[in-house]
Amino acid sequence: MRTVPDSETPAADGKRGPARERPTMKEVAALAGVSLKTVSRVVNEVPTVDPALVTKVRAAMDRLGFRPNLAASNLRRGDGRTHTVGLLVEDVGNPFSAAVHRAVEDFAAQREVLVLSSSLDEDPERERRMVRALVDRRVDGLIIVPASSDHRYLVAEQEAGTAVVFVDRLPTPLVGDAVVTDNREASAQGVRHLISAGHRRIAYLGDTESLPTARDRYAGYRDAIREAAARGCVADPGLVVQGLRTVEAADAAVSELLSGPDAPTALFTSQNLVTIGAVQALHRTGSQHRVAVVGFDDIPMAQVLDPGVTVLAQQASEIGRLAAQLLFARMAGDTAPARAHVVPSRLIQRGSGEIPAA
Amino acid sequence: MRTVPDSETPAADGKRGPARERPTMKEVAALAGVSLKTVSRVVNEVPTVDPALVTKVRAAMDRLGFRPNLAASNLRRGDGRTHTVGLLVEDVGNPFSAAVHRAVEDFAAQREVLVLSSSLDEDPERERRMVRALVDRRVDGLIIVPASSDHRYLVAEQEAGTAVVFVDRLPTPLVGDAVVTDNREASAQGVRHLISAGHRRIAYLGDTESLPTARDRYAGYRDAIREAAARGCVADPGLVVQGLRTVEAADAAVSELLSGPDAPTALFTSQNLVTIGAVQALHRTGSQHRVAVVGFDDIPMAQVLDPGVTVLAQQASEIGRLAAQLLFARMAGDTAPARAHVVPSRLIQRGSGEIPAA
DNA sequence: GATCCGCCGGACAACGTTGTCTGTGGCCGA
DNA sequence: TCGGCCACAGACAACGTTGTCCGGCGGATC
Repeated sequence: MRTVPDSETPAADGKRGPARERPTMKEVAALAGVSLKTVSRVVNEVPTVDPALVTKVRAAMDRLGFRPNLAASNLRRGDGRTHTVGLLVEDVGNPFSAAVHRAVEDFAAQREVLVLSSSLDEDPERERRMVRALVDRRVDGLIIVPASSDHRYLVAEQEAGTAVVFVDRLPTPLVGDAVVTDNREASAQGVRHLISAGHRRIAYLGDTESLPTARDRYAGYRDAIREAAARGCVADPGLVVQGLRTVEAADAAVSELLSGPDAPTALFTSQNLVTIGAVQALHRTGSQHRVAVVGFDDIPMAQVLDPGVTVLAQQASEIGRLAAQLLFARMAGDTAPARAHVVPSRLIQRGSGEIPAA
Repeated sequence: MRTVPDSETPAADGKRGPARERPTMKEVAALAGVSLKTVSRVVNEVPTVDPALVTKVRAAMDRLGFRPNLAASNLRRGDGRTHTVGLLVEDVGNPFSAAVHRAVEDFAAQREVLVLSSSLDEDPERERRMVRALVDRRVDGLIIVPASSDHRYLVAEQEAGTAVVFVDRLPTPLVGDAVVTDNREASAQGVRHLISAGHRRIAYLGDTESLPTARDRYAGYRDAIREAAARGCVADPGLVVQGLRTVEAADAAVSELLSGPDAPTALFTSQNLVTIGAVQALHRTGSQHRVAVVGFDDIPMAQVLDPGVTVLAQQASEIGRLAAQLLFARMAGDTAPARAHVVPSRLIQRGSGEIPAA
């Protein structure tokens, strides 16, 4: 296809292969006129090498474009550290995952460690496949937002020396450190916020009940409602809609709730897509200044909307940072018993949650 | 050193070490009572192995939790493929990067390839450092959203067999395939859209002029204004504000423009943060239904706002997918001359860009 | 029953690198 | 001047895996 350039330098390799191979220490040694081992010493910055030789070797390395093969190095070295960790999230494209990703990356990068990431799309089978792929590459550690519901298969990996930390959901059984949001308590806090603004008919709009986090958030809602029963808060099943997974579904659910006879005066939404759908429905029906909303999860543009959207913001960066910190501690040999770490969410008041009851 | 466990499982290893080491093929072979090579054949699914032995070997692998060491395998194998590619973006946490990331990951995952990603934060030095880190890990290919302005240092890597594809910005000089947005043409299209709604005084709110993409977008703005000069479009320098990098700066700039004497009747914003700031300023001053806006880059919640925000949406997923496709073609040996591929942006009309001139 | 062929398992070397050990040269002190 | 010691280079093996080669065994055919 591409004829051999008969001009200058790499003319001799008349092979049609797309590229010559990477130079090895052997070639560097030959060019520099030293032994292979000396090159190794230069690469590893052993201080006892003759400075003149160091210069010669460095020059040879630059000329050949030599870069050490980390894999071969790890293989030979005792510790077998690849300086790479794995990160399995729901979807690297979604804001929560991306924020966690960034925080993990920052923590790792400071330690010269790179991150191999992958999306699971809530597929348990994919979780196992990706764990295998990462283990095959001998990552030093693994941060997982679980998609599966049985993590015993990871015990073997941990025993084999791969540290594992879970994020956002607890592993079952608890086979490793976990970093989670205070779903139940934060939800209760959000609902109490609405109650303190005078609301008594507060709707709950939630995700699929099969998700543990969704269950916890619903539990928090009920906690707060129950606490305020004496003050007239009603636990009306007609105010609870679950199984919402899209903006459209949430929009429709809110529209229906508001047009009904005993409409709620406030909404608590359990998740960002649901919040967006609810806000959209309120704006479309012109009731955004009349019906209060508090959402779980921050949403983009929340402060630009009118009114601003009051939310319980998960601290995704802090969650990622803490997960990385725990992971690196394990990798460094920490053998303390595994435990769950709870990162509190923050209530951000922007207006929609402070609308008083009529 | 470590005596043969005289009982069954690994109960004998009463060592306090954090973990025993990973089993190797040798240990699997010993447990299964076959040769090391036979285990290798089973792992590689060579068809000529006695089924009875396959079963025995598989059982031994499961019992020990054996997983092949891909690094060692690559080392020995001729091709030296790590089945890993590198992705360097501006920030894995921002929506554009995250969408590109996801698209690349999807393309790679179908081919059993994992993605090592890292954020560059527009730091040229960091770009070089991360490229080195990825090369040291012998990634098969590299997708880069450039932060530096001289990419000749990558030629050596390409010659050494690492495929490279650039995204969002052209490398200088053009040392590899690139996938870019049609910044200039799309901007012109957006401004023409405003002109066709009757606007003649159209402001340009842009990012730092040092960014090539920002320059192209500004050029597109000027193209469209110049075309319409006969129709009375003014190229007023007072309508151009550049160097905006944050929501706050854009908000302030818009507020000032609108309060001036010859205020624009429409805004063209060159980037999502700027668009958000502009929208925020319009809403705060109550002019969102009077002043038209077209923004480059989609913004979240654009359809929830009133009016919806008209934008030129970059097709980040398509850009990522195409970049991955080109990369894998190069990795498979494609030696066609490098060229730039332009992915068109889409004009999404949501209301703010269709407000007629007063 | 003998020969040949084919099929499958095992020994060996090598991928690129580094730890260990040995060997050599130079320098300093007595 | 000589001995000893230290500083540094080089040979060798090994990390975990796989390609190559060879040898042995079983079955089939005459």
